[in-house]
Amino acid sequence: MRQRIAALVETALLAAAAAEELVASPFPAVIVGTPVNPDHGDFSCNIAMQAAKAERKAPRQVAEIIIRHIGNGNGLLSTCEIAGPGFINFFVAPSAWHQALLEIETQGGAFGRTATGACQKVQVEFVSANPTGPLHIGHGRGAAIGDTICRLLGASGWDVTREFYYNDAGQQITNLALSVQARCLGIEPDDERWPVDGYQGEYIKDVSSSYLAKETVDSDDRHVLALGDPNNLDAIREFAVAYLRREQDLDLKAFDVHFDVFTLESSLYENGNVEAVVKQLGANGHTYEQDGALWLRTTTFGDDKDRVMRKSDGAYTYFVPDIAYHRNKWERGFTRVVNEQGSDHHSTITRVRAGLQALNCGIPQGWPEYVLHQMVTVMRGGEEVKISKRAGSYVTLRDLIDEVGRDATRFFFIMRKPDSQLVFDIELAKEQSPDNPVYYVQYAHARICSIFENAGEKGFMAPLQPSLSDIAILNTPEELQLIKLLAALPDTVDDSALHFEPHRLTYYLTELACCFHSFYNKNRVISEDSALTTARLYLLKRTAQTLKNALTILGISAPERM
RNA sequence: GCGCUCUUAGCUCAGCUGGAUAGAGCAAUAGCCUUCUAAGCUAUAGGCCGCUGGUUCGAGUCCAGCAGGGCGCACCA
Repeated sequence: MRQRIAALVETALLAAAAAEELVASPFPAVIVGTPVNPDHGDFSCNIAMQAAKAERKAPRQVAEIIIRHIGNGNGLLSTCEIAGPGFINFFVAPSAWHQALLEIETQGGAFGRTATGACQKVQVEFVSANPTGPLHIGHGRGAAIGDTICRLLGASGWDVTREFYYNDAGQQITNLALSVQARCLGIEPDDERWPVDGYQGEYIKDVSSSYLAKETVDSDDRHVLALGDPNNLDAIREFAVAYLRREQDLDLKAFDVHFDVFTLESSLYENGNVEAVVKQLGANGHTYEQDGALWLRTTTFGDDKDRVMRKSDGAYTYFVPDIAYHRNKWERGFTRVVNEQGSDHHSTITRVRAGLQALNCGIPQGWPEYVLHQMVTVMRGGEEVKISKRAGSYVTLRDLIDEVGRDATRFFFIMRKPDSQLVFDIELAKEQSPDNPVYYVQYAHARICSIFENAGEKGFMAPLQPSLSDIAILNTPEELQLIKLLAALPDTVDDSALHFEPHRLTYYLTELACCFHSFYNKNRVISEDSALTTARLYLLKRTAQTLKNALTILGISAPERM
């Protein structure tokens, strides 16, 4: 609806320009807002104030011209008035709202989806955890935010590729293999033979016993048979990586998070991408040798100091394959790429972008885009939770899903802006009370389903494709408010996707649930008045559908009974 | 010390790429179940938007400085 209002303004501006009543062209961007105060209409626009100076007219005078060209907006508006210093306030006609309600039914499960992305390709990389242990709570927030951003982008018309990048060959993985080997040989972490920087978690024992038992492991991107030989470090490495990848896959599946592409850091060495990048950076004159190492002059591109590319021991630092990886993304045709990461890795942003600029291969400066999430603190009964038996030092994603459930975990992880810190209160997430926003929203859906069960027993049902006049009796303030909120879903999806901010949709859902509960308490749906009953049933049918569509975009279920 | 980020009601947080009188939930207080799920609703109260300047018709929102919290600052990833 907001977009339709904006379109009305655009058209009016062009008409006014054609009639030579307004001169400035191009006009400032048309921004349509929703006033807090209902007296200011359903929507408002500040374009007259924005354009006033260039037009050399008073804002209210500009507004008057625009309004004249809008008229009643082809029946969309009941009134349209100038207010305050030059706002244009739009009052949408009730019939237009009723029409919008009918369109929700027509669109069905697709209601809320938009064509904004125009099927353009976008790639989202998230989680990207190395296979050295189970996914922890930080990965969990990354998984929830990244996955929801994918769903939001998909819902607003983008062609999304979900990608997971990991390192299966570096020093970390060697430490992993050595740790598993040590466990195979019965060496404990307090033993002096225990490897330096070894992984001490209990899960390493599981890997070693599975390896010794010659088990087979299948992950989403690997199939490995254990040799069982504790002296074969390469075999252990292969197996350990596959084993932990499978564990991560299982955790992610339990979280309903899926990927289209897995990219291995080692593949970038094997296919020559890393060497090619090093060569190109050198050819472009951005590298130099110093202290036995090869450096990249990232300071040319805004970094606060230059970075080592190749250590004196001959190995590349991690960010070289990172640059190669991102060029690879670019070459795959992703002119839009989003990386979701923990904010503790934010220093890589400047480095990767600098490397890409140094390649001088047509990549724009701000590419790729980043979404960084802040830390998560887990609380239980007012106390911070830190220890997990399995991992030794942190709370795993699996622990959380097992205890509070997938829906609540997902909702809690995304209900705050990514760049604000999150307190995850386990007790609250498990609570079945209105304090818990997940239950509050899901309960609204279940409650409506229950009404329909009751209505069915009394012989009522929501009409299929009623006429405008059938639902025109839905004109109390509560009913209209509910309809307006339903109609706002597509705009909310677009906003959330545009800003990579899933929490906007959780706030929308809470507001919608609140609006419904309020309506429910004030009005009886099933009554003697059969025309009103069926009209209200129709409204609730659309409400349930909208709740479900929005929850689905968040990857959260809409239970029919609670 | 440098970089990024955050600071809004007692608590947890929104505030829609600068808009009209700053919102919600919890906690507090007072109410609402013989009636479609009380896992719900209604009402009251609660504010120097960290501080100081600046930009303009207009600032919680943008800019600068200051204070405080978090995260980074490796020839780790």
